[in-house]
Amino acid sequence: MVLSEKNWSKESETTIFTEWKTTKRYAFNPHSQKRVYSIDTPPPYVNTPIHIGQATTYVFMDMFARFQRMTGHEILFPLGLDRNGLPIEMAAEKEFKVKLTDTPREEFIALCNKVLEKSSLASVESFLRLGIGFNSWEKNDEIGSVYETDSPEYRSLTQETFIDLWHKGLIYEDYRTNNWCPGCQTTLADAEIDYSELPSFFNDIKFKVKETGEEIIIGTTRPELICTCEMICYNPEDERYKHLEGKNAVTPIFEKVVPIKADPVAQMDKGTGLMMMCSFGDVTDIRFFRDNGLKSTIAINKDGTMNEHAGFLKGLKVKDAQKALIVQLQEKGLLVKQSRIKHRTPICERSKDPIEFIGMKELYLKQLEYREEMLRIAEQSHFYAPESRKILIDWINSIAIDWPISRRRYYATEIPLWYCASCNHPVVPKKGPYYRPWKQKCPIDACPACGGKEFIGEERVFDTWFDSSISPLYILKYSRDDAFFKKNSPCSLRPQGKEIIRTWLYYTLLKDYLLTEKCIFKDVWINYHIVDENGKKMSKSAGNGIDPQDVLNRFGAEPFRLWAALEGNLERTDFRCSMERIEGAGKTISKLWNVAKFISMFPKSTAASEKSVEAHLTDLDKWILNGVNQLVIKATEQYARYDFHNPVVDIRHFIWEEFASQYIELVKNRAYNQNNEFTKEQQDAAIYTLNHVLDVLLNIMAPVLPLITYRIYHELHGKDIHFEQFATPGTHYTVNLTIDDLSALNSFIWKAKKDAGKSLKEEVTLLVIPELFKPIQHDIISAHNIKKLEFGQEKRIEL
RNA sequence: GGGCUCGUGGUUUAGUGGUUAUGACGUCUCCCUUACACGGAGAAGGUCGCCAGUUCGAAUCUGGCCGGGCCCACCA
Repeated sequence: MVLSEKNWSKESETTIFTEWKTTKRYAFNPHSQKRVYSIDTPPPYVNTPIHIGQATTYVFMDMFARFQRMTGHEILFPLGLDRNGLPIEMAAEKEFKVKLTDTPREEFIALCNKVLEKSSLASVESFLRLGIGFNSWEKNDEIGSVYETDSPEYRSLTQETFIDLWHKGLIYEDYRTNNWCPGCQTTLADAEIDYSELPSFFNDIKFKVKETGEEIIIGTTRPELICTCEMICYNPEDERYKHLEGKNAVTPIFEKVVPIKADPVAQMDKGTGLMMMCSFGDVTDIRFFRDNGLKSTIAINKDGTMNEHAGFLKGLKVKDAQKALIVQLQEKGLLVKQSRIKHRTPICERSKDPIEFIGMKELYLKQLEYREEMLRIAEQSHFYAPESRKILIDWINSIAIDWPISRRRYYATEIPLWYCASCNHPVVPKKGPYYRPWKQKCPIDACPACGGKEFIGEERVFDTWFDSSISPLYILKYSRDDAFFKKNSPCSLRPQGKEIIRTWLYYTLLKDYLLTEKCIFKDVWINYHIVDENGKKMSKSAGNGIDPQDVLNRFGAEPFRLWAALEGNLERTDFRCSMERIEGAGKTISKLWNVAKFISMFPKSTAASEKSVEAHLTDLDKWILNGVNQLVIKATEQYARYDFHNPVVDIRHFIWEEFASQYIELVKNRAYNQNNEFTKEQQDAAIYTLNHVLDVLLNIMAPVLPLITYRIYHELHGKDIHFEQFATPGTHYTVNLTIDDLSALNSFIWKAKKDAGKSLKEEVTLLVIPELFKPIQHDIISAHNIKKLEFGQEKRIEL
């Protein structure tokens, strides 16, 4: 049957992905006997359309899924949608011009729900149009269906994991200095902090030595924190200050007496070499204060203003307090010098506000004491690329505090805790339901500690990563279908960006290890980024973003998918996204269609089977069959390692340069056999070879180009190529011909005709070629219209 | 400051010790030859970031430097 359409176009794609969706083609079959291959997809946020980077990585995941299906696996490939957390809350604040801190909780959650309702399903539609074969496009209870991270089902599992960890004694509450974002009004984990070079002032300030009255100069960027200064340090090697050992200093303005000590924490070449130790600090300051038995003073309130410890600065915002103090110092002649510097400042990864360090009670999940285990777990997953593992290992080694998991926000999973009203004893409910303690009565009747009947519900919620880190457990039905979880754990693949290794990957490995004592992922595929044509990060502000919908509208999915495979190795480098290059990939799609259309004129059914045909295969046929075998071998090996780039580059080259330009050109006349120049057997051999090579090409390209290969294969064979077995290499023949021999010969003849100003179909009076070509002389004579052919050392042509 | 990574014709990419460096996109010339003008034939274009070393021989190994990216860090 000849292919029905003249051209393949992007419009051809629509009927195919629509059919897949309506017939639930890729639904997960829980009764399948096949081994399950599961992909823990990264849920995109629903309130913004998907980014070109997500489009690309999901295309890769789809290639992985389709390849694994063809190698005999049942595929678990669900779509998750992230609806928890700050992005939703920030969208609500922006859209309804409210502040979380000024809005009643119930009301604020209602606004978040409005944002979520309005959030278009643009991202889901993009995935559909990209040809992604998710198990399902519907939300329901079936395995592999679409899930939302704010659903009662998901949130209850999050809470359940908390309850388990609580009972294992891994969760505790502590009053500590915390990373606090004044903008988001919440505590942050170290993993949520970015750093930015912000302009600030370096102030050289006079302190006095109590015993001698000597003036010493200390440099600082945070003068407003002098009120919390508990110690002055200098480096033990620093000759300039050795005489200060054992003495005390008097802080300016606040007149507090603090000890002076030698400590390697102070670097000689930094500032004046003297350093004031204040309890504003980060993790290391906490450690320093603890090691030196110092009492830390918190001088900054949650709202970013100074408190009573700051004396006359009380009530001022940090920035204003800083200015006010500087004015005071200047008036008293205590400010020696002020210089403008760029200071690396910790900022909130989401709101970009500078982080303050303030004290409050938070819940922590123990992780410090599991660092060795986590390093071991990190070795148990296979990383693609292997180098990416180091990012995880470095992070594990750098962890300095336990994971603060509580947040003071609203649209997130509630922490399932109540506190006894009379003795404050914390009460954890039973696993199972979805709890909302801030608006719900405690399900426990009496306090186990004091028998009290009144409880106060916990108001805090979980860090988003506490939710996100259970995604593989959720999709594998952890605690919902134990037999299924046991059989299909670990999850086959975690695909994700390298920038969230320290968050999503680490927290998932940690939490799932603490819960199950196992490594949850067999493979981890880490991807780099899609950047703009100039290698710059795409961003809204720079206006250099590329919308996947634009790409789909202009070219359709297949050129984009082929581009993704051809562009490079996303495990190792960023891709520069260029419309021109995506368009270029479209040429190969057309070429494949045209090759298929040509071959479809010679249906295999009229030719004999491989066995009967084998005796009549010419060296030319054997050469191309060998070529396609090589592709099968390489694709089988490399696809399994998540490398589509190298095989697909070879396949494209093969299609254009070997199959279309050399083989088809030479064999065309034999396939037509219009003047019966060839025997029926010789013709059948050509038709068999053409069809076989096409079938194999379609098969090995099916994961990459699911739509066009599906269409061609369905028209030719009436079957779904995606449920066929992945190709296996056929017979290897011994042939002396190489691609170079053939293209050199063809070029030689074509060029001779061209140089003589003659048409390519013009006849050749005499052609002398090496003996090597003797086995395929018949095809050569016919293809080039040769009147007389001779064999000799030197190639020669007469027209 | 440390770590990782990258630096190959206009753009992009492969190659990780061996004769004239791979392919793609783009460019130029000619050609509508019955699968394809999203095509065909031909051509131009690279001192493989810089410097030194190892070697008979380096884009490929070693060291240093320069530049880009990412990550980390107790620069107060």
